[in-house]
Amino acid sequence: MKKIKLEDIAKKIGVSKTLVSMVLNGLGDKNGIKKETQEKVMALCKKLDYKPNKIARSLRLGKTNTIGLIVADISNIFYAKMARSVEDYCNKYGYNLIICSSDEKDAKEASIIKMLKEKQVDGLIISSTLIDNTEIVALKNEHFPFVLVDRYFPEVLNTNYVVVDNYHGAYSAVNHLIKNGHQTIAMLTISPAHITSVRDRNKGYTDALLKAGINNDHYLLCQIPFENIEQGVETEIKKLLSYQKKVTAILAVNQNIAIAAIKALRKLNIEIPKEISLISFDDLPFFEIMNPSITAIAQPLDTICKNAIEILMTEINNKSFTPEKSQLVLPTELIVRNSSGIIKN
Amino acid sequence: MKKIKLEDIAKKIGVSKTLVSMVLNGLGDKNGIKKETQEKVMALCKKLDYKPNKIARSLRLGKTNTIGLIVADISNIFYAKMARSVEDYCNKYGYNLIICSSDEKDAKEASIIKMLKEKQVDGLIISSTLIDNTEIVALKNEHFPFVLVDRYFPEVLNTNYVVVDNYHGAYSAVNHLIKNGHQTIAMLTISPAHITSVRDRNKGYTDALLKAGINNDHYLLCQIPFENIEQGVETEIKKLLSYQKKVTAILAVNQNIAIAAIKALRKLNIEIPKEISLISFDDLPFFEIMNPSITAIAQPLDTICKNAIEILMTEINNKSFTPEKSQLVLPTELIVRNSSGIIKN
DNA sequence: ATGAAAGCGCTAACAG
DNA sequence: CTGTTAGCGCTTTCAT
Repeated sequence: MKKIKLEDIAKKIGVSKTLVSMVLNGLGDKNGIKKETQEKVMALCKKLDYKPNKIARSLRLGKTNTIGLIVADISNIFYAKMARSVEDYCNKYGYNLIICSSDEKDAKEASIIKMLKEKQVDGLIISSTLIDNTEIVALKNEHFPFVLVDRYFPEVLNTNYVVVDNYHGAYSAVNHLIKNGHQTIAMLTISPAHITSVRDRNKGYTDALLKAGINNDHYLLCQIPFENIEQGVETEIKKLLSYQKKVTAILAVNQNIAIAAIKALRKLNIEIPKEISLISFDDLPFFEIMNPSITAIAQPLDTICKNAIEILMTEINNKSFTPEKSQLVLPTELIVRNSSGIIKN
Repeated sequence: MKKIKLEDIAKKIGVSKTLVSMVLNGLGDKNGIKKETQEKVMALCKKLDYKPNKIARSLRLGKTNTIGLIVADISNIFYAKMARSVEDYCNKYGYNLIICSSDEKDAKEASIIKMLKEKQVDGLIISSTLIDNTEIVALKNEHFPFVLVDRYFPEVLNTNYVVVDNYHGAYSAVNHLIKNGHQTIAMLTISPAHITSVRDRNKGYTDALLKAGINNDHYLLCQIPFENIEQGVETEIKKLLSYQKKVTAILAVNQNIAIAAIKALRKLNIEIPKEISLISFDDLPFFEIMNPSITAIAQPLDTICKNAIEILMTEINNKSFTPEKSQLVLPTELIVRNSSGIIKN
């Protein structure tokens, strides 16, 4: 039972491949093919359950109707949700998704980009981990359609990107803490900090403190190595406990850090928010049902993806090179829950 | 700056496409091509950053080195983790992954399978939602390589599958509750219940009760419609509260139900485990850090995926049809935490 | 109203 | 040691 192809069904009816192809692609009427012939073709295709070989079609057309999504780790809820959203919007345009995890590794990401190009994907959505922007610059120079999400490259001018306002997200969270009476606020952040989202969040944190006239001490911007978050967070929190002033609040740079912080604090028997307040950048369904529920900075993930795909589709379909790129910065939302308490003076 | 192809580099050196192709595929030595020529080829390819067109290669070879993964919803942590694991094992064998979410919809899953076949994927990993097994039977009859995971079709004989022992997972969880003194135990399950994993978990629950001589009342196997879990769980829990006997424990058929239950119980101001105990089928990182931490039945997700891919790869590479299929049933593990309390008589 | 033929970029059998 | 040629399954121009 070998695979049936265009030629087979053409022969059986006694017409040409051309005709069958036209009919199947809805070009029957346009090319003035008899209704009767068209029906015969359709009927036989259905009867034989003919499945066109899209690889052959792709080769001929130079188009795969597939796009690649590159994220740090698809098992991370944030990226899983992103993937789902991207999947749905892609489907809407008749595209499929190849998903790849870079593990925040430069070399891996670079080789993924290369491989996806070889697979002839029509476009790329990238949450890039790259320090070295060569690959991105290369994509740009080749006019390869791509959109950066979540993270972008300020130094590479004129690329499409859709990100959130990380700076103001962190800024407003810290402000919220200050308004609640907190004076000694730590931030648990990630290193290396070349990723724009992390850098902007860090800056939002320090600026909010400066603006409020709070003496900003570098000790309180704690860098956790990416490779060992759990252990790193615990160590940093222990250090914070012996700080000269009592640390009353923590801002976690992302959900992973927040989760590790909750774990560590529980282990050390420190109560949230009684002894210390906590805010997480990135919201999670669980934060709502935890006890206490966790205050978080939420990103409009669906809107990010919707925009990213729309931009990508325009690029893909505008065969003519468009020099103007879309650069979207969306607002975040501070969702106040029970983990960020009020300090009475 | 148009794309460079095999012919271009062949011409520039003054050799044939064949030779270049051989060299690039590591067949240079085998075909006795001069070291010198080989080096020249390699050097030019590198210099021009030549990227072979894998679509052309796929068409020629009848092999895409791509497999499809079909799950209910990739944004669900369980499937996200599965996807990651599958991605890693695929990569190891030089394959890529197209991920599709079926939304537990029969028609959507059927059309995904059809589309992936048209895309010429080399194999399929399916966590199927199908009631109607026609598509699965069709795959089987065509000898299309596929492995069912998480859920299988007992009525379709001789297919590859890798699942867990859902029956004993639920059975042992209920037993644990009974040992802890619980007598009136409810199960929050999902409907429709044609999915094997759900059906087996339900059976494990009822059998454990019967075995313990506990009067099993159908009222306590609560069916939550898949489309509206949050609302459904709340309604069912309210019903349970007015049951003739005091319900002291709940088994949730999966993490989504467990999360909804935690939410509902909190809303109703019912304390876990003081007033009611809770066990979740499927474990989550969050369950460990919640307060109280949640007892759960964990699945060996990585082992499932590892086996599934290995089986799939054997099928794909054994061009000769293998009539013997692999059917793996892996054990679950009950992780006792604080949400399942002891009742004193 | 329909068909012949070329060609997308690659690989492999066969020839020299 | 290397090249010629055919062909994977499809679409499309051009002919009739």
